[in-house]
Amino acid sequence: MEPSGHLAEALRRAGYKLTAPRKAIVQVLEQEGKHLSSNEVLVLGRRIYPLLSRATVYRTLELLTNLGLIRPILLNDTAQRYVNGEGGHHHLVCSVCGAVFEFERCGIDRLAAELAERFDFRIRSHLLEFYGICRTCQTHA
Amino acid sequence: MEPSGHLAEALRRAGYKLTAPRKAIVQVLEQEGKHLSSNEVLVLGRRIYPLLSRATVYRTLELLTNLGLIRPILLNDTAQRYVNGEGGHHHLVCSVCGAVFEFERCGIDRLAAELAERFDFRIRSHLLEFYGICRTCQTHA
DNA sequence: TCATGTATTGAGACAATTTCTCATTTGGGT
DNA sequence: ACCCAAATGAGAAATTGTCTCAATACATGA
Repeated sequence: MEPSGHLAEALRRAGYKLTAPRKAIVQVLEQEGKHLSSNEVLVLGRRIYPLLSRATVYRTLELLTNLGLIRPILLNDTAQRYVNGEGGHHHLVCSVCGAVFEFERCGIDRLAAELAERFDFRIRSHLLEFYGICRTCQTHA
Repeated sequence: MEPSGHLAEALRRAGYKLTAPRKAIVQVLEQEGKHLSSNEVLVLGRRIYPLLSRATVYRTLELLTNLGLIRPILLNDTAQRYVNGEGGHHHLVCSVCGAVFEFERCGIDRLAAELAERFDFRIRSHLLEFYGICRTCQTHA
């Protein structure tokens, strides 16, 4: 997800204690890359710190979200998922089968700058999703 | 949400039965505009068709989603919400307080066309969200 | 190094949301 | 009007998220 230690360091710098549960959660987020649900974070985190509780996972994910380090995302699941809070995420999502295709390069930097100014908003990341029907589901219809 | 009768007509055309529960749900979606959760659809729908069951709401929302007529969206809630399946939705979301600002005009039509061709994907709608810190939360920090 | 105060945690109850099952009903073509 | 597959309601069950509170552990200063 990010250079190792990045999240832990940011937590510490923001004045939060670097506890064992938090280290485990942060390590999972940094290692496992993408689109983790809170339950996945719990399960993976318990491999590192077996006592890890569900509540702490939710608490820490909320904390990291408020700090802008991760952000929630909806991904054809009912479960909340989280991705890196910086930079962009670009998806094509099939509304029939739920398949997700990713792409790079969206060219909205100019728009971002304009909005940041207009709304006096400090932009950290963006999500651009196109919703529609994938090739496979088009032919099966 | 759309010209009246639009959703009902689309259901019928797709070969689904136009039952009383479905009529109620569809009427709610068309009247109430934006960001309805499944529970809101249930409550409002029961004003029209009191027997309406929770399961049917979920089933119908999934059906409409698969047809591309509505799409799920994440909106600082834990509940799934649904919006019109066509066109674009553009938000600035504050990661601290959850405030959502909307804006029009995103200028990504060209990108959409390019991706549709590249992935052979039939695009029906898009979501563009910027994530960051709003003016108020910047000053409170 | 150690004691201290506070932030943090775990456990589990609780609440909200979503899914599933199955007997019953109903829309719409014949 | 009849028929039957599609659709429904009711409620159980599963999943996801929230809350409380006593116990614990981090980080600071001595």
